[in-house]
Amino acid sequence: MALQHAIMTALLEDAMSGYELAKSFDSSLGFFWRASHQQIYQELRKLSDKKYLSSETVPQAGKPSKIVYTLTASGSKALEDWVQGPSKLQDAKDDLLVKLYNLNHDNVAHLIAELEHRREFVMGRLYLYERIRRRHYDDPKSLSIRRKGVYLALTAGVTQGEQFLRWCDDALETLASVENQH
Amino acid sequence: MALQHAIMTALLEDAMSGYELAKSFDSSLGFFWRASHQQIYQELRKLSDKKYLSSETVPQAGKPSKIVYTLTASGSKALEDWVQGPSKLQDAKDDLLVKLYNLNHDNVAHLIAELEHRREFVMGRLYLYERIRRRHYDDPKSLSIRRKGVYLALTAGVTQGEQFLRWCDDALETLASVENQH
DNA sequence: CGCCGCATGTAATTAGTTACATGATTGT
DNA sequence: ACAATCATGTAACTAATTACATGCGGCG
Repeated sequence: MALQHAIMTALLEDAMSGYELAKSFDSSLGFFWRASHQQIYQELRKLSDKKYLSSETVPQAGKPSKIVYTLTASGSKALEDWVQGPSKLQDAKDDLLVKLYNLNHDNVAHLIAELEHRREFVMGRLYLYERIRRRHYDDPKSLSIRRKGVYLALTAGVTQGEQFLRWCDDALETLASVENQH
Repeated sequence: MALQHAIMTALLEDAMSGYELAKSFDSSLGFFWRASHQQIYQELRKLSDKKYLSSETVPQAGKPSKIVYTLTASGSKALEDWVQGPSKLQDAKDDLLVKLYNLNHDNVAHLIAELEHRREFVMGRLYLYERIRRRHYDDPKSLSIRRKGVYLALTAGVTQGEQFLRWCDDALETLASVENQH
């Protein structure tokens, strides 16, 4: 149900099509809520049924037409009600950390490779987000209140990523020494 | 499906009942994979059906009997296969950060309260994990290989929590100044 | 001609949440 | 008597994933 609110949140700033939403989830909001295009299209239909979104088909030159969704007044109200309501605990679900509980001589090498892979991914995302932050949120004090919120969230993501990299380097060192001992 | 592997991971060290597993998820492994008792009982049944776990009813003095589950050889094999396989991306789903995207004058106060609540929660968990780490993982170098993995995961959780607290204090300061401006 | 990016979806399945349900024992 | 902790589950529902499915336009 929260994906619906995440979608409406993304539409606060700009009206978008499902495809654009999916891409936007891969960059900005996706730091905090990942979603596949399939699920986005389904939730988009449900939100339209509830009249929280209105849609309009926009023809494009040289590209297929797209269906652009806009937040309605009642959608806006529902979103604000959700914001003012209680939050659930962040659900921690991380394969890789659970796998570390299973560390042994047979799987060290594999876990090292997986950590390195994750490190790459986090680095890439960090780079992307730092760029966004620099470009659009360079002077935090002059931002509108809403953008100050976005800035804070982005900062959370960035510092989280940086902290992961520090931990990761440490962990890789430990794992390397374990591997060398056999 | 990964909950099944998380359950088997928890049973690597000790045979446990569903109730004990649920409690253990609330403390150690739950940093990285949260689960309700209802779901645990369901997955326990599925794992038993697949013969990945064997169960034994253990009567207790002054308490109801419990059903203790033990990892079987084929369960152990399935677990190791999972560890050696590819991991999925960590799924980021955080209500609170999404809500921050909606920051405005009407909801600052509420978001401040929610952040403070989350801060309390993280502090409590941090305290708990620091204690576990100090008690059982005081000298990382002398640990068995498996416990070194657990130690690394625990460290990831702890530093992640510490990083959250730093960010949170920062964010609360920003939000307070926004609130005072009206 | 085949692949990639744009654009939209449905169907089937699995995972996870919420609500409901029971019953024993210990402490106040 | 009542609440709390221990202990185990079922049923109904919602959310999320995986697999499948289609079609246009541009580029090499």
